[in-house]
Parts: sequence; structure tokens; C-alpha cells
Amino acid sequence: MRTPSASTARAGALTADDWAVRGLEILTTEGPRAVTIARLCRDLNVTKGSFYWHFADLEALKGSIAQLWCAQNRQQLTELAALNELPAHERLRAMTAGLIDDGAWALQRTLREWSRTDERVAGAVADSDQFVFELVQDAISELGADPRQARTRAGLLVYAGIGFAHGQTALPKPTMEDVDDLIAWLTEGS
Amino acid sequence: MRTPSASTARAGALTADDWAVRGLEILTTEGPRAVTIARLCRDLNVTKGSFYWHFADLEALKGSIAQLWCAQNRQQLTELAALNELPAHERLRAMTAGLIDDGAWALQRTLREWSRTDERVAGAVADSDQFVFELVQDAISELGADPRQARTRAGLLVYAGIGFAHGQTALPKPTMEDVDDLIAWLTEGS
DNA sequence: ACCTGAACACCGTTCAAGT
DNA sequence: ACCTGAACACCGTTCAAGT
Repeated sequence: MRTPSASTARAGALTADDWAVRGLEILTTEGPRAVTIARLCRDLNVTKGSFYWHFADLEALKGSIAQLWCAQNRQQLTELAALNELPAHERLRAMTAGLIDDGAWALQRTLREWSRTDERVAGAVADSDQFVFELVQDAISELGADPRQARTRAGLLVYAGIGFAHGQTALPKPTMEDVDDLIAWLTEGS
Repeated sequence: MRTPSASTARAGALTADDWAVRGLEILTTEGPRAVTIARLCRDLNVTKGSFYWHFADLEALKGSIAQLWCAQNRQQLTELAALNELPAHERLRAMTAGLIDDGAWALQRTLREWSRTDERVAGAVADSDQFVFELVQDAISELGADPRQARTRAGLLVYAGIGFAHGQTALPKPTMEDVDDLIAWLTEGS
């Protein structure tokens, strides 16, 4: 990733990827309001003109950042799915537990926000959601639900996960005990 | 609402409320990016200095807009709760149906976004969530769930609703048939 | 009490010109 | 191919001055 894409690139020259990497770093540590062209230029020691050679506009950068995030995210989820050895029940439990105390909501929220104004971001987020949905659906299926049940219940769970990440509201935060109850109930016969 | 709050106010003078009302209009019809001080000044035929007499900064305006939205929202929900005559089952159905095809997500999404940077907005959104949660919890209770079940299941439903509003992703959009299934299943005994 | 007018800092975007 | 430098439009914020 550190090597320039084309062999003709000069020594200190930047790649579009360099901008995206630094952008994701800033987004992660300082939030969306800090991701600005002027700020990136300061960090990378170039002027704004350089940015506009690599990207059409700010939206395009957001798209690249989103793709980077999507790749990382996908890998993390794949590791999680590699818990395939565990019984489906345990897999579900691990996924929801990860959701509740993981600090990665903030990123996800911002990406969803961006996806409203940028097609590329929307695509990356949709990919991620689809991936999670299938993991959950498979787990519920293995526990003996018929296909229709597995689909609607997986949808309910995944939507609830997204809602939990976006809520952070006055609603009661589920305890691990609640989660166990819900999973047991989700995976009962109809 | 059109009459100035203080009796000492001059004829053409603006109220803080006037700014909030116009702000909510713009937010509703053109989205969050259009809600800008300069734009409001154009619409209201005043200069920016006028804005800063009424509000400390842009965040303060957002807070006022949020409170306005919260009031409207609360009233709408109360009407919905006035379906108290209907069996609880029908109430749940009406609420979820309203969620699925209502076009009011966009507003809610923006308000949640704003609530991350403004305490007042966060308060208004929390109020709204709490209100919905109690409606759902009561309905589920009436259908014979014990208090603990009612709490966790209502949480699951409400979070799923929030997630659905924020998702708009690649996930399957639930049909009304799915909703009926889920409600029936939600309100079964453990 | 309520607003104007002018200023300032900051950001996104464009583009001719450099190497 | 990759970047500088300077310009422009636009927005948020401040503040002295007006009525």
C-alpha cells in the first residue's frame, strides 16, 4: 500500500490511497467534522491543488475512505464468521456482545450519514450490512428455523443492531442477560 | 405563534421562534445542508447580525428546531396512542405500519445526527424515543408478557425501528405480512 | 429591544503555471 | 504526472453603530 501505483511516480509523490488512509485516521480519531481538505493538506504537507488532482471533490474522497473502511470491516467480520466451529448459538452471542460494548459505532454512524450524499459510500455500507445479515441468517437457520423465519428474524436482529448503534438514547441498554434471553427466544420454533 | 412574545416588541421584529419555524421548514423540504444562517437571513430579509441577537450560534438554532420537532412529533404519537380503544395487537400493527411507509425518517435521521453535537437536540430525541418505547412496552404487556419480557422485546422492536429508519440498505424491506408474523410471535408467551 | 454594515477567519473549488 | 500559488464564492462569527 505504501508503494505508488504507477512505476512512473516520483519519489515524494502522493497516491490517492495516501489521502484516503490519512482521512480514515482523522475520521476515526477526531470525528467527521475534522475531515476537511484543508486539514488533510496540512497533514500531508501539500496545497489544495494537489488534492484536486487526485479527487474530483470532497465527496470522492469520502467514497475512497468508505471503501477502505469497508475492506477493514469485512475482514474483521470474516474473522468473526470463522467462529464457524462454534455452535450457532454461541456465534450469535459473540456477535451481539461485540456490538454492545464495541466502540466502533461512531465510525459506522458517520459512514451511514455520508452514504446519503454519496453513492460510493452507500455501496460500501450496503455491502457491509448484507454481509452481517447473511451471517446472522445462517446462524438462525442452523438452529432450526424455517427459511422465512430465519429471514425476518435475522432482519429484526440486524436492524435492531443498527438502531442500537444510532440510538444511544434514553432507551434501556440491554444487559448480557437480556441478550441471552432474546437469543434463546429468537431461536425457538415458531 | 405569529404574535411576538413580548408586548414591547416592534412591528416587523422577529422572534427566536420565527427563526426556528423557518429552519424546520427548510430542514423538512430541502434537508440539513440547506439549513444555514445565510440562507435563513435571505428568507427572513434580515442580516446575519440579527440572527446573532437571537441565538448564540448555529448549534443553538438547531436546538430550537429540535424542540419544535419534538413537540410536533409528540402530538402525532399521542394521537396514535389514542388508539387505546383498539386491541393492543392492532396498536402495534398500526405503529409499525406507520414506520415502514412514512416519509418522516429523513427528519429523524438528521435530528439524531445533530444530537451528537448538541445537548438540546439530544434531549428532544431522547424524549421522543422514551415516549415510543413506553407505548410499545404497554402494548406488549397488555398482551400478557411478563414485565421483563415486555421490556426487552419492546426494546428490540424500537431499536429495530430506529435501525430501519437509518438503514435503507441492502437488507430486505419487511412486508406487511412479515410484520404480522413478527407481532404475533412477539406477543406469544415465552 | 432589535437590527445593519463591515470586517475577519476558514473552507471548497478552479485554473494557469511550474517541474 | 504531480503539485504550487493565487484567486473566488460562500459560510460562521464578532462588534461597533444605528433606531
